[in-house]
Amino acid sequence: MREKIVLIDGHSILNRAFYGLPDLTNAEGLHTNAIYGFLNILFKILDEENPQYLTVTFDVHAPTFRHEMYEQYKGTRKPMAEELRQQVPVIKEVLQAMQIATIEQAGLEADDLLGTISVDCEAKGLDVSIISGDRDTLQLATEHVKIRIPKTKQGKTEIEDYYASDVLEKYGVTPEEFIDVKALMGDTSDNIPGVPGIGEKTATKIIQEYKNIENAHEHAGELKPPRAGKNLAEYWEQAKLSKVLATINTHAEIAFDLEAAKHGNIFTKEAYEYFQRLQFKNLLGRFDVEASANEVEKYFKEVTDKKAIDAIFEKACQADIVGAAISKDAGNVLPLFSHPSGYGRIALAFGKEQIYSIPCDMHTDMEYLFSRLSEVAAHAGLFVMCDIKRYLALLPGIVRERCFDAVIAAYLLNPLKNDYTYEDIAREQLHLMIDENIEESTKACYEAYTCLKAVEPMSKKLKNTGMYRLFEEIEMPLLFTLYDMERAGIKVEAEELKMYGSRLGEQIVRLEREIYEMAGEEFNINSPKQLGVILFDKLKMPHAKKTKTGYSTAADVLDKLAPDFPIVAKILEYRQLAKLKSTYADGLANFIGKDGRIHGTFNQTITATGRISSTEPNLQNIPVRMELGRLIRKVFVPEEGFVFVDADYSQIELRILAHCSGDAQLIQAYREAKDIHRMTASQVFHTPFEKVTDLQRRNAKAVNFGIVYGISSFGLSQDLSITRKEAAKYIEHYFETYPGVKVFLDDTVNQAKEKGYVSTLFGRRRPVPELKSSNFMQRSFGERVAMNAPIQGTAADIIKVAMIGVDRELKRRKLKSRLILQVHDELLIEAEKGELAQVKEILAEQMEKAADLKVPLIVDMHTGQSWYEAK
DNA sequence: GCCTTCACG
DNA sequence: ACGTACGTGAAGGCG
Repeated sequence: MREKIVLIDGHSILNRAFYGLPDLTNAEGLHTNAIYGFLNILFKILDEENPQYLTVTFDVHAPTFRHEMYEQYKGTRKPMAEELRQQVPVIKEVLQAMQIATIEQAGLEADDLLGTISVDCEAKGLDVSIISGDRDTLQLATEHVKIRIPKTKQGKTEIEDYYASDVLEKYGVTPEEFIDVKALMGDTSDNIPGVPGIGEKTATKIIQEYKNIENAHEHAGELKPPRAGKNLAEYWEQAKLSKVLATINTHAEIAFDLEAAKHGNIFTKEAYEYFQRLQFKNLLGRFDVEASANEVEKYFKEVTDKKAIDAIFEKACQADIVGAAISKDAGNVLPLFSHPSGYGRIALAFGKEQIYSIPCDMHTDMEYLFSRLSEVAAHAGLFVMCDIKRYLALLPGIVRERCFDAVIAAYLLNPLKNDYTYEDIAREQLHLMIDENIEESTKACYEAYTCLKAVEPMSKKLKNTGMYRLFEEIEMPLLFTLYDMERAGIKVEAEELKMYGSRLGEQIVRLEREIYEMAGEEFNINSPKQLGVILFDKLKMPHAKKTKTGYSTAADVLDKLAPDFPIVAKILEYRQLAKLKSTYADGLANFIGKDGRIHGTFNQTITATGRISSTEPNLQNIPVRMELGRLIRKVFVPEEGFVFVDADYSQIELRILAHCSGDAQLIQAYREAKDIHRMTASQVFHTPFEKVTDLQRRNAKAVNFGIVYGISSFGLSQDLSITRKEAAKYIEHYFETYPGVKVFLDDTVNQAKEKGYVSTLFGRRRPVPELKSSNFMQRSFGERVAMNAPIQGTAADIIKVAMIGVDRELKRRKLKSRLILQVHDELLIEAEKGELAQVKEILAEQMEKAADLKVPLIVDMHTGQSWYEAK
């Protein structure tokens, strides 16, 4: 059995991984996609090959001989993207930690290293596998040297293998001849000029016949097509240069030590720590977890004895901190004992050696476990869980002053993540890796233990980042308010909703027929692809925009076509109705509960800015702008004897901008209760306040919005259908009018670039890793985010404070009225009719005093017998 | 599962 | 030159 060496072309594989994978970033803001992709390929290769030797080659960033020759001749290479560059030293460290040999030598390209080592090792009787993304290396293939080229296809890595015979089969030439083919055809990515007018096809034919360029040159007169021969003669010097450039040096002077390349244990403790830091969760599974077998597991106990269980609860009640978890699986419990909630087990941890998992069974039903756990929550010094809101109905003993939600804390520490699992929290806060393949009982123990132990590091981090008060005084209390809102729900007239839906249905059928008639055929109007074919191919309409996949048929494109093509107007109408029916009429009907109310979910750990989001259904995007859609709000009604009070902040984001920027003009305008859009129009368009036209005011309003979004002339020009130049002029005039705003926005972006994050007035942070990007688009996005997040986030903070205040005051006065919805700058209260005056007073007071700004916070309020009326 | 579109602030 | 407004969630189409 021959021994084997695997040689990896480090830069080439990194490069491939970098461009083949979406951008990934770890908690430190370090880009990791290239490293991740590299390691995936590495592991795949090692699994397949199981080699005795392994070496990774790297280029050194000094100019190399072969390229120096060319760069004198023509230009230089593109610089490496910053996101990739920063990953190069890291992968080298990671490889070192994995005890994998690397080699780099000034003056030599990776290809030359690969070639030289490959020839050397083959001579020593080894099999060689070269892993590279670069087809150049195909010239190195022999009977014992295999070139392996990884390809990313639909997320999966497939590897193409080439021995010498495979090169011949696929390219029609031997590996050696492959050099000459390349010399003729050239390679722009490798800066090989080649011969003009000769591409892959011609080059291959010529070399198949004449074997090398020298011979072909001698027979230049006979080449086909004649033009190729003529060019080869004319560009002979360039062809010779290209051959030199294309030839990999297989006899370079290098210090390669085969013994040092011996492949040993790569799963070292150091490597493990790197993988943790880089947050490569699924790669961590490859490490022998038994070895590091989280010592804590030996204290996990599953308890079923009733007396023992009771003793545990007693002790937990006395503890300073208790971590708890509730899980679905109850092990072998009979269905007879299962709980309507679906839960079958609890776990609790209150000391290093007190970690218990308790399933329900015939002696101990779930009801009992919940009630005892609830007692623990009521008595323990601090009760810690993940996603407390989810369990509040089961654990009424939880007290808001003495509980800690680890998920909410994790969200504040990094609001950019998609989810906040206890596994992530354990890894990030406790450096504890949890195997995915463990029993439910063990899992529950881990979760409870994580909750117990993560409190300290998380509290410390929240304090260090200035977010502890935000956590304790806003986010934690808010969870209880959101829970009450969800439980209250909102009453919906099911019959009315159904009728609204069928009316839409009739109209949709009518429009469908008309559209098919006008198009001359039937097609799926809901398919942008089919619609694009009809409009732009069949009916030859001018196509203004394209998406990645084809023509854009978005509303703003169709709007421009509608005046000229009647069918487009019909399609827009169809779209509007189809949306109303599917998402709202039919969609909402599915969520009406047995009590005639919709109980949606308010999510507290989703948005990057601190806003709340609403799902199942989304009650924050019920139509309002168009009358037809707005009618849906008539089915949202208060209960008998109640009335809706809807209160919304007037221009809260612009007021926050006024406060934060300290701009004198803007502040004065708000203090004097001026019409801000009219005033902006007057200044930006140099028109007396009284003479501002409606159009001017509309445009000024768009500018004001744009400022909050992180203004760009392009964005504004799109919104207003004006040229970029005009938009730029508006912006310039805006900044002349409100110079404080300009200074504020510039400062905010600069500080964000320095610190890597922006903050709200209440201390909430949003990291902005995009600002470090070398990509113009990404960086610009980062700048807009830096301008927008403090404003949107502060508004989110303020209304959260108001919600807590309103909720607290309603309860303190023991009113029947209750808060039921939040729509970012708006609160909806279902008010008992006799309490109306009090409710209005509470709303106004709590909302207005939620923050003390340099400008007043103004609240508009309406009442009505439906959401339609109250808005 | 991703893309496109569209509803809201 | 790059090709965008900020923040969300749901539905339908398509591979």
